[in-house]
Amino acid sequence: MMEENMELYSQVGRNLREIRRQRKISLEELAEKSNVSKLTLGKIERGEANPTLNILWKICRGLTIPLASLLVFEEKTEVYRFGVDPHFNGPNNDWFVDPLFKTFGTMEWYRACIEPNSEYSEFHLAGSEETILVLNGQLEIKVGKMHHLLHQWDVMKFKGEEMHTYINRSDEKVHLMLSLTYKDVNQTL
Amino acid sequence: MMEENMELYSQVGRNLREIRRQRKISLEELAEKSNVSKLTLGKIERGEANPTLNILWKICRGLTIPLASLLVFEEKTEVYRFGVDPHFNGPNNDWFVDPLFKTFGTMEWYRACIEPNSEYSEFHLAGSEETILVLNGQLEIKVGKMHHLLHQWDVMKFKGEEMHTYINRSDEKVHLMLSLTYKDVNQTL
DNA sequence: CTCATTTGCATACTATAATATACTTTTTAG
DNA sequence: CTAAAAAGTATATTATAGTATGCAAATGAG
Repeated sequence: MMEENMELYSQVGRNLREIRRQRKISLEELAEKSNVSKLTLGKIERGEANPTLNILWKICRGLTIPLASLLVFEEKTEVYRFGVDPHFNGPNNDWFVDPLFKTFGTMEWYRACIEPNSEYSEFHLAGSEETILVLNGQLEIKVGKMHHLLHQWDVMKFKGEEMHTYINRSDEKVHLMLSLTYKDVNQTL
Repeated sequence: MMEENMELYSQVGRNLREIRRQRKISLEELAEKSNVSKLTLGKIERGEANPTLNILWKICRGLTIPLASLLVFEEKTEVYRFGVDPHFNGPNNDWFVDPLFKTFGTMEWYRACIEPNSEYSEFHLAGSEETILVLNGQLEIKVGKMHHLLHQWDVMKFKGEEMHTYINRSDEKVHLMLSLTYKDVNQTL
């Protein structure tokens, strides 16, 4: 097997093994319950397999656990180096966003940049809260119909579901940190 | 493609498409970012593919979203009929547990049954709370060193991390509902 | 409408996931 | 310690996921 994603496979395997052991059932029993061969189950648990969505599904059904549970784990320390890691550009290269820290569900972190004399609008799902910190320069933010002018290191928090616009009226790039918090896992999508 | 898990594949595809559309990037752009072929991405979005864990991983990395996000969705209404759906037996068939409702993370529901004149011990992770309701007969419960005798429809709540034992001293099966609540998603595994 | 972009689709090919079977090693229970 | 059960391994086979290419259909902007 390719050694590309060993760490991922190991994590998933560890999760499965832990759950199975907790239930005190053998590989063979699980094979019956899930209709996945004992060999495949073993390989997955040992991190030697790249299982199919269908197989993951069958295993989770066999254990009556949610599909995502096998794929949740502490991801290793993550470092995103400024200017090195890829980011998402806006349609006119007037802003970009680096999503940071692939934490699950309740919180997301972004590093963003708005080009001089440009703006960017968005809104998020109900129940989300957005917190931003301006890293440099000054930034105008419109939330609903209210405008706010923020300076370096100013922090602001608002309801994410309201349409909001980041406006950079200066002649320099403005950078900001941005975090989104959701009330509920199901609302992150 | 087999039509076995169409519903599952559709759900995952819908999630992916929604996220991609939200980011306003084309299939081709995502193909570049994720190193997954445009064709495969398209198939997944249309629910015509059974993607590999590796592929899911690459897609999520390309979008810098948590791996599990594509697999979280409202599962349909679930009905577990008593005595019909499979359950997990204890080592001596002296108890069995039906895990119910594949809800994610914070709460788990079980239906359990203890055979006459037998018992079952367990404990859970720190921070969990267990709530039980006796459905019929009477059940003795030992939590730590304290014993409690519960009768039909009695309800009891205790810290799941303490070792606890369900004891059925009667000559009839005792059924109970049981729920586990965790403080944190990461503690469910 | 028309053109350009994006998406869907068919075919053929390659890589590999999943299984069956049988055997070895490790773990567990008595 | 020994026997039995469980888990890991090897090989060969089958099924299918993933890709490349080229083209058709749908979508969207002007």
